[in-house]
Amino acid sequence: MTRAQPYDRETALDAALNLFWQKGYHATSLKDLEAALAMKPGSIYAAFKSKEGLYLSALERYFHRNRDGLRALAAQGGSPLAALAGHLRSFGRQQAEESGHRACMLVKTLLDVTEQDGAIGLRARGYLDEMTAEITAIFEAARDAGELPEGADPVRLARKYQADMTALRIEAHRGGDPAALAALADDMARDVERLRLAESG
Amino acid sequence: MTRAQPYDRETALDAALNLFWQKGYHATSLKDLEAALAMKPGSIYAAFKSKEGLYLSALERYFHRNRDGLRALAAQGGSPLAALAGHLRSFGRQQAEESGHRACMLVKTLLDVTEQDGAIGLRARGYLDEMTAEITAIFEAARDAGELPEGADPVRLARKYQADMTALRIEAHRGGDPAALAALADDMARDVERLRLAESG
DNA sequence: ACCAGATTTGAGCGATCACTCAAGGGTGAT
DNA sequence: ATCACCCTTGAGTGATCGCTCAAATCTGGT
Repeated sequence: MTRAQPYDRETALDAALNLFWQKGYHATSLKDLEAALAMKPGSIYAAFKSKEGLYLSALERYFHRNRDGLRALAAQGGSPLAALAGHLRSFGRQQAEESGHRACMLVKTLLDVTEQDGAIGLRARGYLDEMTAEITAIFEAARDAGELPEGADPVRLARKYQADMTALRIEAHRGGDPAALAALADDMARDVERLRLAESG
Repeated sequence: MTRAQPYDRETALDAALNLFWQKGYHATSLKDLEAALAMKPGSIYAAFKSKEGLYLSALERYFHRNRDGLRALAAQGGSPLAALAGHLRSFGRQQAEESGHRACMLVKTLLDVTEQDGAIGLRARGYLDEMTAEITAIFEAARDAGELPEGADPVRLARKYQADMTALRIEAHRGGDPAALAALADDMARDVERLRLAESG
């Protein structure tokens, strides 16, 4: 057998993700990463190939975490629309906790990298598209459950929902009054709930 | 009199703004700026003090441009709500033109810089707050014109509007189907128009 | 024609960047 | 105990970073 690795890949990736999330790709230096991962440059390059490779691996981890969270939301049974609205509200409320007021890592990545050069921007766009698809699936479930009016377009609704979530997280990043953030989340959640109300009109 | 300056300050600032907007603060090097501004490092530092100073000057220019645009929107007479809704729709439509699909520079700046260190992040937050105030003023005009229901809160409405605009511009940056972007803008514009409809209900 | 003074110039500063690789060291098989 | 193997180590690579400053250049006043 090979020698056991003195570092834990998942722990290292989490540390890298946190650092990249805070400082962005360009502003994070290898020195920073060496300290955060407790790894020497040689080890980092052996494990992740390059700074870009490390970023991509961290981003993948972030994406899977978020996608799984969304799937859990969809799988919890009950009304899909209520689940989506509740997700917005709970995000709006959780701002007071920890250091968590940070924008979506995928959006941050999208804005951070140049045009569509490099693999990072393309990957972020791809993940965002996958997230759109996940949300679309939930709206389709809502439609199948009879929660949506006749002409509703799940893809269009998903894009609106994703836009709201993006804006909410940016507002959280911006800081400011927690009550105002909760109010914003409530406004957005109401938009989702109104879809069901419109059904009976 | 002093010698005429071979470079034009506004032209240089526009060039710097474009470059920073495309590449972000950290990814833009002095070499890039020298080429874009057609200025040597010494001149740049004489005129703008530092890379950070240049960024702040360019950001100020961006802010003033956007704020003035918003004020022109408010001053064009007619229904404030209709003006706000139209502004969203026209932004959603203009995506096909030029290389313009870029996120809001203030938001990009906010996500690009670390925590609240440095003057840049603070300045971006300040400008965003000023934009919120401008939008609030328009909603107050709408209220005074009798376009809003009794209990409507102009500040809260402004935050929602700003969040929508932010999300719309990020969606434009993301690229994708122009029709989908227009549809998203239309959804958001409808939210604004619904405020007036609610008045009669 | 000439000077005083402001501005531009661009080579080059130390620091830091992402990254490499020969040497060192711990592990499991024998 | 010894070896082969692979991983880790960290000083060091050339390139580029943001930035400086003495010298060159141009201007308007006389």
